[in-house]
Amino acid sequence: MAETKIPKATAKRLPIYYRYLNILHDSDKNRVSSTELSEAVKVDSATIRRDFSYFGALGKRGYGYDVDSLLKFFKKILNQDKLTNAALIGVGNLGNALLNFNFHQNSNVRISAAFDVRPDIANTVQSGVPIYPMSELRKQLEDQQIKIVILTVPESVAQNVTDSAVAGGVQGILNFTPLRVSVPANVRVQNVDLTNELQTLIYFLDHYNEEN
Amino acid sequence: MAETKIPKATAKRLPIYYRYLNILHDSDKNRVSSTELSEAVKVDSATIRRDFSYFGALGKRGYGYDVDSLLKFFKKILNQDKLTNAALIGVGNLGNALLNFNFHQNSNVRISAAFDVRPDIANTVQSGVPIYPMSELRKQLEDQQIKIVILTVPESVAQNVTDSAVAGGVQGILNFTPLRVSVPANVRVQNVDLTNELQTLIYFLDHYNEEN
DNA sequence: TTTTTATTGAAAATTATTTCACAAATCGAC
DNA sequence: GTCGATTTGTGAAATAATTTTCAATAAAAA
Repeated sequence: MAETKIPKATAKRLPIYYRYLNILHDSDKNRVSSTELSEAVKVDSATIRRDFSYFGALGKRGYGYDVDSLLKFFKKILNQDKLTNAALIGVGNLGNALLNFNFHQNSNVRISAAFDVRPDIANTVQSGVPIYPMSELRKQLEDQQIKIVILTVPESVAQNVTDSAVAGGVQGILNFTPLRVSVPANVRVQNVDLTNELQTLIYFLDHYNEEN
Repeated sequence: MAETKIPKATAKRLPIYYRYLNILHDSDKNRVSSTELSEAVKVDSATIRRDFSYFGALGKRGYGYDVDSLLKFFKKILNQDKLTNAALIGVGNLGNALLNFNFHQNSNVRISAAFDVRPDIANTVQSGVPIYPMSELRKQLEDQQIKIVILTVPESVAQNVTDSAVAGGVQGILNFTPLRVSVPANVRVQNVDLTNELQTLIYFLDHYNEEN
């Protein structure tokens, strides 16, 4: 499992490459150089070549990369050739926006179930997604074999909900709460902390000038 | 400008520390060790000590850190002792959720103006925030001296809108669009790419096991 | 007071990531 | 076919970030 462990920094860039390759493909370009890619995705061209090289020699010297085969390759690598179902927990403010966000348009991920405590929305369908009561969380995750959840609950219940999700067999959590949840070592958490991002941006503005 | 340039990795962790210090403060704790912090924020304790030490000797050997003075220090560093106004551009799906999100609860940032093309919502007030038509973007940013914008417009107009915002004097952009926008070197962009985060999570699930 | 325990700060070592720079390969023109 | 222009892939160097280690110091216990 894994083609000799790619650096994490590289892994995080793969979706960016994948996305731009799709754009190139849609506009019928069939070759691309690392320099051209570099400008579009704002990653140094040497870094791009290095990233690609972890997967073998994907390009041709003096020519560049073939868009279609590169696209096909990354599609496979990123598991975008199969549909991945995810559950959304907490249909509030942000949760609702993410239900509508339609990850499926840009990636082969679909929110196939949502959960909320509020009795007035439980057992309804919002944006085409069935909302289950929180009490069914574990059972539904198990039954539907859902391995990924998007966590948009209030911070105060985040750890509890996480524990249930993990008990239900979840392996990955996209965590929008500010709480750094505790999970067993085999579960992966990806934090998206909006307040943090803003504060970091402000810090950089105040303390660094002119790029970098 | 800057206390001898802190590493970027450190800068990104500052808001996490700040947040937990607030929690400690609110629960009337007055000392904390790097080990305790480590468990809460899921950052290795040596990394925490190293991070803090860039700002000088903030703790006491054999004792730990004084919550209040550390909090006060970070509040200053992160500019959280003053109110920062931000503008939100694009009051769609996600934009609306962010308007309601209330950054102000967790940080001293307030969305003080929003912009949208749709004539039916221009010149209304949503969640206490005035919505201006897109045509006024540059002027309002200038008049209100807004330095930070949150970009939640469709990808197709992202570069255009960015250019106007930059023309209006913006220095930092929290970019929720998947487009890597081009900006002059003195403008900082912080990308929040939800599709990316999901794809990265899936990649890690498939290709790495047991943490790391 | 003395001893033990806890805990920081910092140097050094390690690991990770990026960047440079160039030989080798390929293409396209003539 | 040969030449010149491109562009990859990759060692080596540079830079960045994390982790180990431990002396120094503070507080608590004896």
